[in-house]
Amino acid sequence: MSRPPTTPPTLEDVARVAGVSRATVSRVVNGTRNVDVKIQELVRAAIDETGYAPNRAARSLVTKRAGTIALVMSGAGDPGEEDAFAARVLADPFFGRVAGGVLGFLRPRGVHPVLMIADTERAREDVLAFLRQGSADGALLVSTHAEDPLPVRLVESKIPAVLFARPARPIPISYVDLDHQAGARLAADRLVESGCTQVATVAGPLDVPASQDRLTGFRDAMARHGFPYVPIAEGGFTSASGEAAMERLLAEHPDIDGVFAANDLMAQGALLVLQKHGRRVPDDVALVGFDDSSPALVCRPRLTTVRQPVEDMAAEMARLLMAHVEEPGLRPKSVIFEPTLMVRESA
Amino acid sequence: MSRPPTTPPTLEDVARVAGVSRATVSRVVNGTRNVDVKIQELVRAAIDETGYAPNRAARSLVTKRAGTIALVMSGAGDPGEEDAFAARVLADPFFGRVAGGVLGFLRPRGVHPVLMIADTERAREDVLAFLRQGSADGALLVSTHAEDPLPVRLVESKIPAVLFARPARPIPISYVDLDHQAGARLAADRLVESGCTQVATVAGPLDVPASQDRLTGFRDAMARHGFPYVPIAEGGFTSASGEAAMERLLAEHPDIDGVFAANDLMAQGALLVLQKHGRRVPDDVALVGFDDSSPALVCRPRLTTVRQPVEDMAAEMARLLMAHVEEPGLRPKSVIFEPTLMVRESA
DNA sequence: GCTGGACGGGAGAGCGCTCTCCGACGGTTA
DNA sequence: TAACCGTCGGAGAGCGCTCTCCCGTCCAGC
Repeated sequence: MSRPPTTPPTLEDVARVAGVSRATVSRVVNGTRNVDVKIQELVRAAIDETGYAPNRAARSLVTKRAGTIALVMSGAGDPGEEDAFAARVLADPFFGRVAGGVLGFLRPRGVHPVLMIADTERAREDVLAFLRQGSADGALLVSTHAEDPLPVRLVESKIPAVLFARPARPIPISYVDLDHQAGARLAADRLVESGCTQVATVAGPLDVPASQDRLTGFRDAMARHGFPYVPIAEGGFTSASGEAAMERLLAEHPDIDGVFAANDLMAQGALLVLQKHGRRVPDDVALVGFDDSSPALVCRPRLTTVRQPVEDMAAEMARLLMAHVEEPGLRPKSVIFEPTLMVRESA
Repeated sequence: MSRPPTTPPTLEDVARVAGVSRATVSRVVNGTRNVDVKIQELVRAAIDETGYAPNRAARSLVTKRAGTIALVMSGAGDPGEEDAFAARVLADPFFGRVAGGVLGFLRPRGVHPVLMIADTERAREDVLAFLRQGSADGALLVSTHAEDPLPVRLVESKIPAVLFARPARPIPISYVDLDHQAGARLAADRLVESGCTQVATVAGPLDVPASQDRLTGFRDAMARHGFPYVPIAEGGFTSASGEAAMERLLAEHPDIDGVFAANDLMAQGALLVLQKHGRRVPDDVALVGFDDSSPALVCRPRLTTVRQPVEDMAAEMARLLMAHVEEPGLRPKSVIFEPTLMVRESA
């Protein structure tokens, strides 16, 4: 209107149209201090007329807040296969649930997540640089590997960060996690209740604390039920690895009548193999998964599984991070969620 | 070192340490113009010493480039269920593939995607504001619904944007798409080759152009093969909707011996129903899916399906967007990808 | 009538960077 | 030797915003 739209309108433009100073427009926009109602209306009209939107870079420059956070999926890519890690991790329904939970919390607050993958040293440097540059106010970190160096580096750089899952080594950083042992116990109880006496487990990668906890919890619970020996086969949290693990288990222990898989994807793979070998689930073999993700519902029979409230956990992660961003001195805090058993047809 | 780390080092700090001017440091950092090699070394040493990282907000303010783009998943949420849309769309493996493809292109270029969901009018406003603010240089838009108002609004606001899939109404905007009709033809050919004579299809939501094209292409091809009538049941691209559609099809046409499902998720649902009704796949009924996403491999039998090179398409989307960002006057361009048939066990 | 304080608006500095312009310097040409 | 030119560093403006001061106005209180 007042000027050709070669360049977007600025505070200055709005101020000129409204006949007030830049400062006043800023006060109206940000709702700080009292501004006369008449002038407020004047300013708002000018904003509408000009189509003004505050420039974020300029604002960030002075407030030192980006209004964005980094959502980092971290892990080791198979060397040589650059994008394979990204593809794998993004395709996992788990990622979608995390993103959904994070977004649910962040959106109403006008904070936006930047998606980053840290699968190589180079990529980790990028993430760190991004945060140090102030492009994001903090990081939400989901690591798939135990020996991820990123958490330590973030702490060293004093960058606000929250992890999904307890770090392998204790470091002063906030995280949310699940009581994995309690979850595994739920699975064990269910299997024993169903009358299983020859129970095995498909474990997750044993360098991941969560996998260790699920295994420990499961073994302990089974031992308490009078089954001190539980055969295990290690998988990699993928459907294919679950198949392979189940094949091994079946070859060595053909009399198995109950299986606990450390996640649903592996349970799905195990189910396929059991059915291929003519075992009826749950009649011949009872099967319990972990996570309660979409595959659990798509399987036939549908999976009895330990529910991990991923969305809630992700939202809590975001909440913690924003608290750290707002109050830099805040000490690390961890929040542990309780799993529940979702009973369906497989056990 | 030279100052307590209360505030991150700036260009000024580096310049002081190196004993040169701010401009020179900037030139070294950005590699513009010639700078004496000795001075370059001096500056680099100073950068290392101070741990300097350029402040992105300040840079953006002057260059008018954010170095980020918005990755927008757009569609209509079921009213009342705020986060349901986000959860659904993010859980779809399709989203992961898009994100992976986009990231693959963007990462080497130092551009970061901001994840946004546009499921309500409010959310669309946020996306628009975000882009107008200059927080992102452009948008990559994946719409799940045909009547999405966002593309038009983006064009009106002259914001660089690229769509995944052709818009319902022709508007001057770049997009990538698949030759859906050709893909459906591939499926029809396969079904007929397999000896099917009673073929039905589980279509996608018919307000989506891609669904329409797949249906049209399939019908045309079947007609050419001498089967002018093809029963259809409409689904919603989810596994559950595929189940329901298959049930309907089976009730009305119990003699079906071939099914084309417009995506793998629905094919997965259809497979479940077929098996429940005692139909062997592929012996009694041949089944072809569409997408070649992870469910296709997890099914037993594994799905014969039309492969959509989503990752490549997403990368191309990113490439197009960056071109538009770099050259604002560029006219809209569309890139159409060719599907291929992945033959597995289901047909 | 004068003072003090609450209120509301303006002026202006400065956030950290890029980039244009200018000037110094050394080497070539007439 | 003077005029010219190319190379390279510095000075300084200014991107669009926030926020601290400061100042004018109005009214309660003595």
